Amino acid sequence: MSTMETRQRLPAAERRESILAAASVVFGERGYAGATTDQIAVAAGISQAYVVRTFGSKEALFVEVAHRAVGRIETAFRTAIATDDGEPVDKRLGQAYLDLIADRGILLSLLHIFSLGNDPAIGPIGRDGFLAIYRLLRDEAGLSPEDASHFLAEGMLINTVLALQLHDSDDPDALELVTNACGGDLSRFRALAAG
Amino acid sequence: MSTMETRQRLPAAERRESILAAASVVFGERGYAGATTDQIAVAAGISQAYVVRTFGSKEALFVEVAHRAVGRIETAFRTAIATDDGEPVDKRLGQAYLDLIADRGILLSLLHIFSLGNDPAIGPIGRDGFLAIYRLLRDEAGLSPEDASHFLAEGMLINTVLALQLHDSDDPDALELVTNACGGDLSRFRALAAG
DNA sequence: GTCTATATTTCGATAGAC
DNA sequence: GTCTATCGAAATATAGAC
Repeated sequence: MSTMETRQRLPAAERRESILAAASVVFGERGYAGATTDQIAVAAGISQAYVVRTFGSKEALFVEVAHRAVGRIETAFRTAIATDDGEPVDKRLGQAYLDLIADRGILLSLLHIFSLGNDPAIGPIGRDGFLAIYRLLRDEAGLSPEDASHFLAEGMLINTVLALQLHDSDDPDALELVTNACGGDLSRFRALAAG
Repeated sequence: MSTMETRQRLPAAERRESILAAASVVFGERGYAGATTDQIAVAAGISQAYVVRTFGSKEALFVEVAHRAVGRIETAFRTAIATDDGEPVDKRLGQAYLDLIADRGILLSLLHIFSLGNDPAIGPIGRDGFLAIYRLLRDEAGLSPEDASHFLAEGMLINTVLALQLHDSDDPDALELVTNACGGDLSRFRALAAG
């Protein structure tokens, strides 16, 4: 008998999705260069060779992950704009953003994209994506340039304190800072950090 | 005759500094995992083996670079607080920050540190450094927790747009965003991007 | 203080079977 | 659709000469 359980045979589209999900987590934790295709393969429950074969190269896989992450923000914001529950737009947008980056893979992948602005393959994705989101805030949500900029600034601080895992610190100053940055309800992030 | 020019023999302390300066640039451009000790060696004008020998390991070198980057912010802020020229503190602090991260190596090294919060060696440096800066703003500069948080948020947006090199874009929306994020004088950043 | 040479490890990618 | 096996290319670190 084989010591390895029988693998599940999936349609190509589904397999792609499962690899992308695993890759988002691993790229997030380690960064683009620091992550290995083998770590992604283990996380996805398949062989290293199959990861590479499915996307052609590690870089192509990261590019896809990056596009997805940016796309998810755009989708979340458009939904928040369309769903008028009486709250002001910026409140709704902020809530939508917090909900989205409670997914640590997305949060960290975004940070890595931002810090690779010089990379010929990844830089343009970050620039185009960030600008698209800025325009969305200004033109679709109707924020003034100043308010859009202010909203983005708050978002970048949220990214930083969560990436640093300050929401997991027992330092009272850390709690004060994270509360001011993210608003009162931190439970969703604490819960995630435990897992 | 040798094709290689005679290397300059430097005191250990000076050589350390020159390696740290080169490492800040290379780590910034490529990230911790993406940078190689050989690239740093070339930038510093010495051999790869000597880089490793001087700091013991690539990780130890990055840890040193990270500590320096955080330390430079603290020093710049303390100087700005002490140097009262009639401008309000937050104005002086903002100006000091812009002056500092016109050094792209520092800027990008900081971003990489933030995005490696999970790393056992680098995570604590980022957390401790960020908290130290928060306390400095609140306790030494006298900002309220809300103002300190707001100041940090603006800083994180500045980091992002500069890392993405949006200050180098010819898109009018990019210009609008960068101007709102960084204030009017963008010339210092444009000049750097050309070099 | 600094180099050359190299041992060792690791990783991305390819080939080919099933 | 997925795996095993393996090649070849870096990259870190060490050894030892000068």
